[in-house]
Amino acid sequence: MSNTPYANVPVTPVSRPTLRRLPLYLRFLLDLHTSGTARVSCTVIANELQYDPTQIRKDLAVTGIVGRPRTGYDVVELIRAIETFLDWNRPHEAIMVGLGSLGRAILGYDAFSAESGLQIRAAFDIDPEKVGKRIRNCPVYHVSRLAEIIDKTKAKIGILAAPASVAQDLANAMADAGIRGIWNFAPVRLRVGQDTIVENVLLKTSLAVLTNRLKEMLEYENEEVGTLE
Amino acid sequence: MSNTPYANVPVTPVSRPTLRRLPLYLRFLLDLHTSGTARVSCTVIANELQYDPTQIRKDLAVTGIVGRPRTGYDVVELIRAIETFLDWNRPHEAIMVGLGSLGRAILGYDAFSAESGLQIRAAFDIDPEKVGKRIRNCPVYHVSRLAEIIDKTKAKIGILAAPASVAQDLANAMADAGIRGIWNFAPVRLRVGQDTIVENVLLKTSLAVLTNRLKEMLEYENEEVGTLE
DNA sequence: TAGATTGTTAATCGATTAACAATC
DNA sequence: TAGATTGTTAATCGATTAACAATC
Repeated sequence: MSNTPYANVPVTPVSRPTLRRLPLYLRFLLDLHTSGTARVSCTVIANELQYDPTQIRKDLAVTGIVGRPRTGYDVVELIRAIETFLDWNRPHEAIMVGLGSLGRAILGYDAFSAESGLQIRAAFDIDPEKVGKRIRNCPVYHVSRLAEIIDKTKAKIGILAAPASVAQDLANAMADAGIRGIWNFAPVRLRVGQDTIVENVLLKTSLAVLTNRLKEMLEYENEEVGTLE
Repeated sequence: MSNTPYANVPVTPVSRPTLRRLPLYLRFLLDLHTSGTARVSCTVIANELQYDPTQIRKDLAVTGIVGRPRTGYDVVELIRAIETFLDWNRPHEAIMVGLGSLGRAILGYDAFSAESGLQIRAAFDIDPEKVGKRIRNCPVYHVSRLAEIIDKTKAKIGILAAPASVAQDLANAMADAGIRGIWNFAPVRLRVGQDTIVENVLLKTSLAVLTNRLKEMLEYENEEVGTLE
């Protein structure tokens, strides 16, 4: 039922790299708009963000925007096209599971709601110190009430910032209760059904790239110094 | 001087995808070790993490580990190999710039120091409410003292969690003061010199993937329902 | 008109997956 | 020995970059 080859809907989703670049374009375009610029070409965006102009043209094409040779794209139109494509121009009811330091930070990071429409309506934890309170103006419930509250809030997005050891169980519970998209901050690959989407934010993984590259660079420099002596 | 083709050092760095997977393997291996398992094969890791076994073999090879046909790899040896390769078995002096909600969260997220050796020695902001205090046991200085304190702490890693509008200037100041690796949480592509490494954590970018895919999925379901009527 | 820029097709590049000999 | 698994080379896949006709 879910993957018929006959559907008149794009079978191949837009590539992750493209989706990841769109918010960067959007930010630059918003800055341009603020500074009163009405039109913009791929060359200008490419120079600013250090990408290939062709790539930007292809990325923008997925939003359905049409540009004009010689003058480029209308900035306002382009902003609207990207926001619509990302579904950032309407509220997204969401819940948050796990209120460690990371969870609380996400809860307090206003930019998500302001720019992407993310509305975190409820948070969950097992710590009796937290349950029943409001943290950053968001009510905190015991995890046992997950299904009930998800149903009540009609949330479709669940943010998972619980310890790795319980992440899979919580993901199952969230999916059972009607969550369709999980924004996962736990360092675990979640196993979910076909009708649930998982997007991982792996902070340690990013740190790994930094520390390894830094090590390589510093080792290389030391070897060079050694060679020169 | 910095990129001679004659250097006996790998010219091509290990690919980002590989580096990003290594921490996931590491976490699973640590769990295995805790549960008393001595040896592991790529097949087992692949099943657990839902990757291709060949990919895991190639990824592990970059660490220099050697396995044995039929029995696989020694778990302890493999853990040590990955940690050494990522440079996670020694302390990394670091500083933190920007103490908004995101900055404070990173400061309070113990897992980085415990598992990767990240040691945040000082934090910087411009808010007089914060400067001079200690936040999460870390002294907070005014940004004007960046060079002085970086010099004193010998920090090589700088975490950038300041607003986008000032991120580039702060990155320049960090690089000038001796920071070689910038872990960037600001939604901006930083321009840095050849001897500085930037690793970006783009949270909004990740949210974009989730909201777009979710929209596509829900639209698709609605169309199907429509078709069935 | 002349020339910059779009939209699109073709070529390249890099990463993943498949195939298979070597080996414990 | 027999068979599972490693290490490595070849094939495939997907994303980026180059080339170029269409167009405002």
